Amino acid sequence: MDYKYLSELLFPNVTETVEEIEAKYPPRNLPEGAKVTRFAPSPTGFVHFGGMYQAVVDYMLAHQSGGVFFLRIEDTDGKREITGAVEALINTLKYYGMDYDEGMMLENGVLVEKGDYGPYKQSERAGIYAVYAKKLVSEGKAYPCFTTEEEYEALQQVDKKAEIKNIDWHTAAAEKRAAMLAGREFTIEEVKEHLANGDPFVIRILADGDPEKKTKFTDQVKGALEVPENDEDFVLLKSDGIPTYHFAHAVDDHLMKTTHVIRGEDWLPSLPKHIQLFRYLGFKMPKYLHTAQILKTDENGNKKKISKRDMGAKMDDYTMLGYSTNVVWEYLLTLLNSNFEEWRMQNPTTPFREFPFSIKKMAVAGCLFDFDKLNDVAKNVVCRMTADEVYDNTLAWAKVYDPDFAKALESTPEMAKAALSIGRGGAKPRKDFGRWDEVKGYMGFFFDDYYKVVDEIPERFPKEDVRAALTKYIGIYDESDDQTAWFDKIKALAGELGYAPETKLWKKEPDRYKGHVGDVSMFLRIAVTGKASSPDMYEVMRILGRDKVVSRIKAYIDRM
RNA sequence: GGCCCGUUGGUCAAGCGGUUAAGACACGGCCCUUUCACGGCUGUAACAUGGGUUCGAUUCCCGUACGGGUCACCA
Repeated sequence: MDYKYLSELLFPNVTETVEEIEAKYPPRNLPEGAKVTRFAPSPTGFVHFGGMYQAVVDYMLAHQSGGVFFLRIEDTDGKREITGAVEALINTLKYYGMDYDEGMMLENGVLVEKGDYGPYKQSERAGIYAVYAKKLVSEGKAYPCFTTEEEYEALQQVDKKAEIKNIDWHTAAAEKRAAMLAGREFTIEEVKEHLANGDPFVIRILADGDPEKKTKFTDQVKGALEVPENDEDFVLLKSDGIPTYHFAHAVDDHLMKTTHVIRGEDWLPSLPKHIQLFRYLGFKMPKYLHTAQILKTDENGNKKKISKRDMGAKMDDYTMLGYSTNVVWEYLLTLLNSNFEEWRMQNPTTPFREFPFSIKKMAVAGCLFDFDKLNDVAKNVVCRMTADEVYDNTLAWAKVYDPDFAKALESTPEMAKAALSIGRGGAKPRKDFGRWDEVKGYMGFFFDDYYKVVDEIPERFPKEDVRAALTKYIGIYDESDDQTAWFDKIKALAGELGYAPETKLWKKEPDRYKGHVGDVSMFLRIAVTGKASSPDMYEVMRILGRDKVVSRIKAYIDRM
């Protein structure tokens, strides 16, 4: 068959040559060892946690090698197009500080492209793919297929979700394969006729592999792999002229000079297709990092790929839940590089972006998403923030998710910040919360609107003792006391009431006392904060100020 | 079902032929402590399984089991 003629029939409007296109994408001028990576999501309307996981690798690898990290939008599926999805995606990346050097960006709310290797949106690259498809057809490596999607589907009526369908799988696969092979047989005349009728067609690769034969492949994270050769005439160009992922991947990453492809290991099964494509096209393959999957436990106790319905699947979930973007980054880093936690302990204040990321330390096996661990990371990250940072973040979160609390925070910012400063900044900072939604529970009592007596003084303490302690305290409270003087007064007060001024004394002779200074402190704590636990009372009272302290105590006494 | 990948405590995970098999999270106990939050100490708990190779296997090879992924004109 005259393949050259066939390619002209199929692509009469394609006049550009591969050489002309290649000339537009010269080698990148980068230092030795620089890595070129890309985040290539399909615009589904949100960024998936697994996507962010990979983006972190893209980011670290490119930036730490003096390379380039670019964003390419893989919008080749018209059916799944969602308006505004690209903008949403870019905004999420921006929010997370996932900075990239090239690709689709947003400037004043308008989509723009930056970089010399674009377009960075696959739907705008149709003309480029056509040139390469035409070349493959002209070389007899690809061919048109006029069998419709529906006809193939009819051959493969298999419920993939069902458990045991082995017979169906065999017969369906066999029938489909036979039909596909039959599709390879055609004459120029038939093609002409279809074309004259305006019949839609796809371009399929003419697979030459033998699946019984394995080829060796080295993945950067998985190591040595054995993959079968590809014998499937998969689709290169869909009937609308838009490429499938496989074809776009080969053409784009070749032209854009990607050196390292980071993608989920669910792509591993289609690696044979990519190997074949790169060979047919004469492209040098990039290095691949197939990352382990993040799993969750389903209701049956089985591990499953985290899906978009699961909490934590969308990056927006973390915002809603009140996690700082830094928290998510650090959690991702702990999953990604097994030595990150160790590094963090040794470098508690170094920005995570300076962590020396290593491909060698990447996990091979999938891991379960663990909210416990996330929360721990969160506490450790948040406790290192300044009070101002905590205030700003909490306020930003509350404005969206707890407007009333936001108003409270804004009403007296100095008090809020002072409250958030307690136990902060030292070598061993308090770790009371890791999420912004926890702040209200921790220090909400500072605001009169949120002050509420929720804990009770145990019945075993006589009411008259409580009343006496509180009343007398009002008389002795002096704002100018330092912490020692302040607590000495409480000790004295305790003694006066028959409570041990030192806990140790009480422990030695519990029968001699009605209680101890800690109990008296508890009376005060519950009266002033409404809760049995709080940060340091001396600090709390100082921040609240005498008037508020006294009025709360008086109100408490009145309610008794 | 075919193919591919994986399997160290409940979770994450060091280990890369000889170790008392790290550490973190979670959980229990103790200490510190006016509560809480820290911090310190400590405890429970693991190499899926059967064969090899080897003087010696958690580590290397093969099988088995289990788990996951994938099998589209979706990515």
